[in-house]
Amino acid sequence: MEKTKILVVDDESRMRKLVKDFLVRSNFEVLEAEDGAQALDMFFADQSISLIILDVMMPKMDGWQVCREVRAYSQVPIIMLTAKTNEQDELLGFQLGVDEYISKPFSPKILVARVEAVLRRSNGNASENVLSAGDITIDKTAHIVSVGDEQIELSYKEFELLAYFVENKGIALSREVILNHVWNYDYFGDARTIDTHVKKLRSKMGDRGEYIKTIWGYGYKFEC
Amino acid sequence: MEKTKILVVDDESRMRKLVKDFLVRSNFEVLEAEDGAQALDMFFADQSISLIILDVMMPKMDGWQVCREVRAYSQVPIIMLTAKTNEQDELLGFQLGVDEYISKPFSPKILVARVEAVLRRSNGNASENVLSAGDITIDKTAHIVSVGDEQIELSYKEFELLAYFVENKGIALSREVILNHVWNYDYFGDARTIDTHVKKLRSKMGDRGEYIKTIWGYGYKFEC
DNA sequence: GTTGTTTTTCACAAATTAAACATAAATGTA
DNA sequence: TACATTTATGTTTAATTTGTGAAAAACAAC
Repeated sequence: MEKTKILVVDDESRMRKLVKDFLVRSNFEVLEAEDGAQALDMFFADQSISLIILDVMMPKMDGWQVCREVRAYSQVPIIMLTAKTNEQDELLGFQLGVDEYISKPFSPKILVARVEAVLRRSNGNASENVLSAGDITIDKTAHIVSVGDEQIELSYKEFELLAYFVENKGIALSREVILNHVWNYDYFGDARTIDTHVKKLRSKMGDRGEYIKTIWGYGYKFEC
Repeated sequence: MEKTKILVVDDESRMRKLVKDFLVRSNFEVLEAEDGAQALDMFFADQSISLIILDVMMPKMDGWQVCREVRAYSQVPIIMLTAKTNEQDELLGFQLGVDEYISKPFSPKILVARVEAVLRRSNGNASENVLSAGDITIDKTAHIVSVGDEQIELSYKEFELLAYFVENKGIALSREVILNHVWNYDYFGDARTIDTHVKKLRSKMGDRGEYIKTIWGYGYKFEC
């Protein structure tokens, strides 16, 4: 497998070298940039960069600015290197879409651990936003469901219910469990409301309505 | 099976005790920490902790910070206890990788339900819920029974009964015992109803129906 | 407010299962 | 073998659960 590419941006070459060493030892590929402008050039030139580590304090263009520019075009994970973290900075950072902070000085272990954590998170979430089962595709971000090449219109609850079914395909789900997940835990209504939604889902899904199977005396199960 | 270990972090001992009581009653093992530092120590010392429940408001190190530190190394599920959830908090929390929120005050039912939901999610539903005996396989999660390569359709009670037999293979089960386990303790019907279900099971299982053996004057036994 | 949509509830028919029953078959015992 | 007891089985009945259409309620948009 390809090594994961990380762009390290810092004006001090000593710091760049340090970070690079740690990361290379953990089997990452590292690119270096010594200022914001160069970083942006490199990032937009190389589509395969998976993570950016950004020093906050840099002459000319500081880390926040670089972050802002990157975020205008990309959701690539960003880790900020800060001298000391104060709340003000963090708030700003999270608004800009910073994924993680590391305050200097840091241990190699912390650096690598956070890098891996951020990468894990970003990989995981991306794929979790599109669910599929057979020829059914559910885009949770866009709130769109496709059956075959047809797109179908679902209401909010119907969408949530179908997404829950697909997330748990092959698993028998009792009405109670369904209620607790798709509705709120403090919902005290009738469990039969599930039946009504299942009915609508089945009819909107046409042939594929059969995928929602009844488990008599228990609940439902989604299975292609 | 080992009990699932949960770390509860809250500076108020009253709240810790409350949460612990609910969880212990639901058969979890609970560790307590009264501040963030202690929590981190305990978490990194004990690799078998399956879930962390974190109060947001704590002196010294708050819940967010604890969360951040844990997430730097681990993907363990985290549930946050909040006084009241505002959007700002949630946004921050989800960026930090919080799995679930519970706002105070909460009911025991809600607490336990969310804990179980989060654990189920994190296990990827890869739970060990498959029983087998000879070439009979019972997937309790999917509610599917296979005999050889054939899948057979069982009603709810039949399924429960067969699962009970297989869970107790080789053991002679009296009608009374069977009634108490597969039916409810408050069932006052005729014990002969078991016979009817055994009859249907045997016929649906074909050859393997013989595995359900009659113990004359007592009950039944499952044996390959 | 009014209108339109979504969600929930309700009522009843249809489907399915569980339980009861009656009788035949099997088992154990004297 | 004969008899009492227990189990197997086919059938019937009762109970439960689900599907569905329509009405009511809740919610949003205008």
